[in-house]
This record gives sequence, C-alpha cells and structure tokens, in this order.
Amino acid sequence: MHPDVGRQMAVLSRRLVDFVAPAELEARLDRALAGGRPLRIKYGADPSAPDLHLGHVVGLNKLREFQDLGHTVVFIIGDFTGMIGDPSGRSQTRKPLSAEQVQQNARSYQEQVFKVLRPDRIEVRFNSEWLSPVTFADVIRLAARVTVAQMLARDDFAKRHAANQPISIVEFLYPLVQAYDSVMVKADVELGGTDQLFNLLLGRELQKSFGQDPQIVMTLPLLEGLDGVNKMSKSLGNYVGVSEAPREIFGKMMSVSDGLMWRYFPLVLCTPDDEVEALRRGVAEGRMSPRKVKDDLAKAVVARFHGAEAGQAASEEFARVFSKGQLPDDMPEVEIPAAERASGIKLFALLAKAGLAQSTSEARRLIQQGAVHVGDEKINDPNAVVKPAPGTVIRAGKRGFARVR
RNA sequence: GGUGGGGUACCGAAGUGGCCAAACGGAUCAGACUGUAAAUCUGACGGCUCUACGCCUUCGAAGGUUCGAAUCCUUCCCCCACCA
Repeated sequence: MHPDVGRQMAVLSRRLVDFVAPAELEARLDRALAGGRPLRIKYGADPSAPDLHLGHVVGLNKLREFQDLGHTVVFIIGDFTGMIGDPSGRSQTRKPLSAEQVQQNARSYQEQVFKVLRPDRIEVRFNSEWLSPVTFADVIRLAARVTVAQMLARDDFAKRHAANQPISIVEFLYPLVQAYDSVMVKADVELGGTDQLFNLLLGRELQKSFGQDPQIVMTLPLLEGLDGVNKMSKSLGNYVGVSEAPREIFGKMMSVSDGLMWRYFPLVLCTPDDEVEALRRGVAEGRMSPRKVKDDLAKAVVARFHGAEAGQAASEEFARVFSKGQLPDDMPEVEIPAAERASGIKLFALLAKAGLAQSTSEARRLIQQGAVHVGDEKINDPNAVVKPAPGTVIRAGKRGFARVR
C-alpha cells in the first residue's frame, strides 16, 4: 500500500464530481495504513450489457488508481438484479435476463474489465450469492429501514412524483438492494456515475443502520456518447466498445465532435488537466489542427485497448480511406457465379447481395444519390447491369466496400 | 371499482373520411464542402427486378359501415394519471 496518505488523496480526488466525505477517506486511509488492511472499493456492474464501453472506463480508471495505491476492488456483478430486470430511471422496462445469459454476460464482462483493471487486487462477486437466500420477510424488514421521504429525496423520483409520472415500487427496491450490497461486502468506498449519487448515499445510510462505518462516496462525470448529448450507453447506440475492432474504435472517435473531444482526454485517457488545457488553447489559437488532436486522441484510445501499433495502423488506414479516398486493407468479398457474371447482374441486386444495402430500394437510392462505384466508374443509373471481373471493388458510400470474387 | 387521457413508421410527435406510405423534429444514410466518419448545406429515408399518376404491407387487435378509413361504428387487448 502506498504509504503517503496526502499523495493518495491527491490522486483519488481527481476528476470527481461528488466526493462524500474527503475527511472520512483520509481518516480511513490512515487507519488502513496503520492496520495493513487495504480499503475495499465497491463497483457495481449491470450484467445486461456485455459490451463494456468508454463510459464504463471512466469509473474503471478511478478503480485502477485505487488498485495502484494498493487497495482492493470489489467488483460486483449484479446477476441477481439482472435476472429481474431494472426499470430505474428509464421509462422503458428492461427485459429480464435468463440465468444463462447473465452467466455468459458476466464472463465476457470480466474479460473486458481486465483491459483496464489489474487482475490482482480485485474480488469479483455475484450479488446472487447473498440475495438469492433472502426471503420476503427479510425484504420487508429491510424496507422498514427506509422511508418514502428518503426515497423522494432522489431528484428523479421527486420530479416524476410531482409530474404525476409513474414510479414503480421496484424502483424503490433497487437502490435498496444496491445499498444492501454495500453492507454485505463491507465497502469502504463506492464509485459510480453522477446519476448514481442517490443510490450510493443510500448505501451509506443503510450501512449506518447496520452499525457499519458508512462508505465514502465518489461520483464521476458521465461521459457523453458519440451524439454529444446523451450519456454513453449501449441502448442509445452512441457508444464505443472496448472490444471493438481498432478500425471501428478509431472511426467512432473521429466522429466525435470537435467540442466534445476534450471530455475524452481526461475521462478516458486520464490526461492531466493542464495538458488538456494546453491542447485546447493550442487549437483555439490556431497553432494546432483539431484534426491532428483528434487523430492523436483516437490513436491513444485504440492503443489503450489494442496496443500502440494497432493505434498507428488504424490512423494510417483512416487517412488512406477517408482523407485520400483509397481502399482499405481488407474488405468483405461477394461471390458471383461465372454464369451470372457473363450474363450481367443488376447493380442494385449486387449491392444487396454484397450486404452494402439492406434492401433493393436502399440500393437504388444509393445508386441514384451517386454513392456507388464499380471499380473506378461511378454509376448513376439504378437499372444498370454490370459484369464485374473478379477482383473488382464495389463501393457504396464512404464506408461500404466489397470485392468481387 | 369510478373518471379522464393515451396506443401512429427506428424514436419523439402531427394527422380525426379521399390531396396519407402518412406533416414536423431527432436518429440514420448519401452528396457537396472540409481539417475528420467535426461543423455547415443539400437530398433520401416501409417493401417490391421499381425509369411508375404501379403493386404489396403499415397507423394497438379483430370485425363492420363506405365507392374510399390512420381517421366513423362495434368488440377486444394494452399503457398512464386522478379519485376511491
């Protein structure tokens, strides 16, 4: 464990939005050091999304900092809650997952988590371990520890209640379950996004109610997704998954708007504030190209999950394909039987067959919009019949490629 | 149990007998431009071997009225709020 509490505090305080309560953390770090007992840092993962994305990485980065200082991460996979479904916050109720799905997701989760966390100093737990044996009577006793007024303290609940919007009882139960997890794992600290503040604080209350020292609560900013508006989430489809191919990650990062990219430096790459500020100033004053800064960002993000070489390669390929309009390294192939090639094939049918268009209507649209090239020739006629030689490259738009075989 | 409000395309949301494959916004895709799959502008955006004033499917479900329905009637299903 890192012996210098002041230094630990400095590192751990970075990038936080809420921090309850720093003094308690300091005291507990002292105590941990004295007793040789590392702190237990709780982090809850929803098992419904097997794709870990950059939004998760924000929290994982902080966990990693704790680990590097010698503390233990208690990574809780909410398998029990996942099997029931979690409607919290969103109007649409999530579908409950089957036990097998949860298991499979949990496994894939763990693989991905270790792209950021170190495999020592972590304790992976499934909350079904302690939640499955709980009886209904236990639930009632647990519920008796919290009041409706406490629940309505949550901003989201208060607003919806005032607006006559539905609030399911399950939504009251969920924070309670999460808080109970804190009690069961004896968490010293719990992290989450800012939207988790209420739940994390409830953990404190419940721990006190059980006679434990209340956990310190830290919230981290929610990373905006590729749309630049909503938080990054799988269901909104505005995410960059850590397991995606380098090419995909790079491209998605390049699609982040100029204004938003500054958020990704500190939150995903942990770039120190002064460095980010220097870059920002450089761009604002016209000394640096935002294109170059974003390229570096994208490269670094790819490198984070696939290594530096992959980052470099992705950058080069991106420049070749999109800046210079050349062909990518590899592309899918479409097989066309010799007979068909000899007689000619309708271009829209070929596009659909190659997977470059979802329907023949879409294929026609692409052709009419001037998005389609066969070899070097641009074709505008939606009824065109082509006889592409093997090896000919069909292009649809900037991103669609297929090679005839 | 009662009262009121709803269910429209990927999402949000208009439309209340024909001009509706269905306004508008978002998302998406394409084109132009560029420094990028940023920004901006323009266009497309149910399907169909489809140059169309064409055909098929779609407006919670099923029937019905009508020359003609997302729009009217009947029954049913589902959602929400309020009052009990």
